Amino acid sequence: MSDFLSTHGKTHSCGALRAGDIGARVVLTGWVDVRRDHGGCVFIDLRDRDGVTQIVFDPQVANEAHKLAGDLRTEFCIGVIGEVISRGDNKNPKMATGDIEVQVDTLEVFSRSATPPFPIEDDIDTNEALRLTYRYLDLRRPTLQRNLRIRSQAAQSMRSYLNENGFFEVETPFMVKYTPGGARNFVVPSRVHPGSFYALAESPQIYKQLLMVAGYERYYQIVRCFRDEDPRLDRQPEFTQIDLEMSFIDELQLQTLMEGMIARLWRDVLGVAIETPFRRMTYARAMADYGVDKPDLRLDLVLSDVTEACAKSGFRVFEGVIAKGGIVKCLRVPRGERLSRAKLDGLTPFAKQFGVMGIAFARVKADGVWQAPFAKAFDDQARAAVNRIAGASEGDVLLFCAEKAKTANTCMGALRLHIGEILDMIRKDEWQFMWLTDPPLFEHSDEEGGLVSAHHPFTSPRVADEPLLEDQPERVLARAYDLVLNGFEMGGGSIRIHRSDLQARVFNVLGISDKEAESKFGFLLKAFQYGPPPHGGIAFGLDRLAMLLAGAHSLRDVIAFPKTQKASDLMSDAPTPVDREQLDELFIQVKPDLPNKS
RNA sequence: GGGGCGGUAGUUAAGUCGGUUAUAACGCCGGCCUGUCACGCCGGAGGCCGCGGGUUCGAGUCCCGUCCGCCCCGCCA
Repeated sequence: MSDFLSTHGKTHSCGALRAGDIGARVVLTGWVDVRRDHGGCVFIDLRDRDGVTQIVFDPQVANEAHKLAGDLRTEFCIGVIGEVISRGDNKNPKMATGDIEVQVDTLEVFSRSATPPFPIEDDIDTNEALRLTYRYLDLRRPTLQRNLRIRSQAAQSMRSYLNENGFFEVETPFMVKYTPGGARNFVVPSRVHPGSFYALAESPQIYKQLLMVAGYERYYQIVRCFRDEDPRLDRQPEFTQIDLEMSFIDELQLQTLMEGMIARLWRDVLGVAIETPFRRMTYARAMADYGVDKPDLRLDLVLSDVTEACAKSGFRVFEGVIAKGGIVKCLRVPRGERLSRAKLDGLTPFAKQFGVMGIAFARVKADGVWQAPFAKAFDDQARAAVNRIAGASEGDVLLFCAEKAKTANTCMGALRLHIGEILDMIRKDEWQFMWLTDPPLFEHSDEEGGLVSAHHPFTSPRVADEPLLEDQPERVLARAYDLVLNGFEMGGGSIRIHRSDLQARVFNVLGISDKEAESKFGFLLKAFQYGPPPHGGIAFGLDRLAMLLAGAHSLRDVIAFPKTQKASDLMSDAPTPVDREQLDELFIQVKPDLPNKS
C-alpha cells in the first residue's frame, strides 16, 4: 500500500459535490456501492456515511486506473483522485450529487471485501438474525447511519439544554448494591468477596437522590441502565436514559422545564415546532378511556366501561364475568361498515393473545337496535344504556370484551390500536405528547400477595392523600408523572419523599420492616437524616426518543449493537460460559443439569 | 413461564394430495459491451430443505422433540 492518505487528504464526503464544484480536483474515500462495467467506462457508485457519488473510470483518460477498476467489487474500500465534471445530458435527478461525477485518474484500493451476506441497501427484507450477526455491515446501510446520527444529535441537544439550565453531569456507579424487588438485576460476582455480588444498576435512582442531599441541586446523566427482563420491540436489557434530578421544585416546574427540553429537541433534530404546555391526563382517565397508561392520542377512538349497564342485561356471558368481579369494556367504531365480517372475525385471534375468550361485536342499526349474535339475549333497557355510555349511533360497530379488569384493559387498549391501524385512522404525521399524572402509589402484587410500589418506594404520595396511607393505601395517588408520546412511554419520574417520617409510613404500608429497610436502603435513609432538600426528577429513554425521532419501528434500529429477544448478541455470541478456572476463583458452581447451549 | 409466526442456494421467496433431476429472481463467477445509474447480452457454478428422531416402499412436505429469530402475554419497583 502506498502512502495515498499521507499524500492526499480526503477533500470531500460522498454527499458533498454539486454543479458548483465542477473543475475541482478532489479526493474521495468510501465503499463500492454499485459497479457498472461497460467494457469502456467503468462506473462506480462510491458510498460513505454522507451519501453516494458516481465516479467514472475512462480508459482514454487514465488507462491504468481503468484497468484496476475492472477488479473492483461491492464493498471494496477505496480512495480516488480525480476531477469533478458535469454529467452533461446524463444527469441523475434521483441523486443529490446527480449533476456531477468524478473522473478518476488515481485509484487506491485500501482493502478488498468478501461478498457481503446481504445487500447493503435500504428497504431490504433480510432476516433479522443475519443482520444482527453481521451488524457492522447492517450499520453501513444509509437508514441506520441516519438513525444513529439522529440519536447523536438528540443526545447533544438535550445535553446543551440541560447545561444551559444549570444542570451538571455526574457519573454514578454501574456496579451497585443488590436490592431485590423491582426489575431483575444482572449480577456481577466479586472475586475479592467470594460469594458476594454486585448488581448492575437498573437506574441511578438512589445515587441521584444522594446527589440532591449533597447539594448538587441539578444533576443529569446520559446513562446506561440494565434490567434482566425479557426484551421487546421497545425494550432492551441494556438501554440508555437521560436521567436527571432537581431540588427545590414541584412537579409543574419540573414538567415545564422538561417541555422546554423536548421542544428544543424536536426543533434541533427535526426542525419541528412542538406546542407547549403538553396535555395532562390522569392515570384513571387514561385507563378508563384507553385501557393503557400510555395512550396514543393520534387516534380518536375511546373505550367505555359498560359494566354496570351490562350487569342486568340478561346476557349470561357478560353477567357471569361481572359476577366474578370482572368488567365489560366497549369500543365504539364509527362507520362500522368498514369492518367487514371477515375483519371482525379476525379480531378474535388477535384478542386471544391477551388471554381473553373472545370479542363480542354488535352493529348498531336504526333506533339503536343491535345486529349481533347475542342481540336477542340482551335486555332493551340495558342496550339503550350501553348505547348512551358508548355514545353509539346508527352505523357504528360496538366491540365488547368481558374479563378481569386488567385483562380487559390490556386487550381493548391493544384492540383500539389494532382497529386504528387496519382502518388507517391513526394520524401518522402528529406528535401527541402528554403527561400522565396521578398514578396510584401502590399496586397489588400477585406474587407477594400484598401491596408493592407502583413506581419505587421513594415516590411521594400526593399531600392530600397522606391521611389515607394507613387505612386506604390503594386509594393513595402518587406525585409521579410519565411523558407519553404517540403511545410510547418516553420517560417517567416523581417528586420524592424527603421526610423520614413519611418514608417510614410508606415502608410500613409496603410491609418493609425497619430492619429490612435498613439492610436495603440504609445508606439512603441515613443520608436523609442530614437535611435532605425537597427534590424530584425524571428519566427519559434515549433509545425510544431516538426511535420516534428517526421514525424507526424498532429499538434495534437506533442502537448500534442491540440484543435479540432472548437478550443475546448474535454478532459476538454473548453470553457464553466462562472458564472453569474463573468460576473457581469466584467460588461459583454451575448446575450440571443446565439445558444445552448448542 | 406461556401463546402465535417463521427457518428451503450467498439473499429473498415458491414448492399443490407425501412421489422421478427441489424452482425463480437478485447476488456470485467467466465472457462480451463507449454513458450507465434496477445498465444490458451470453454462459456457468452454487442445496445437510435449521438440527435430531419417528411414520412410510418413499419425507422439504406428515408426527414428536429440539435450537434459533421475530411478535405478543406474564414480567419491566
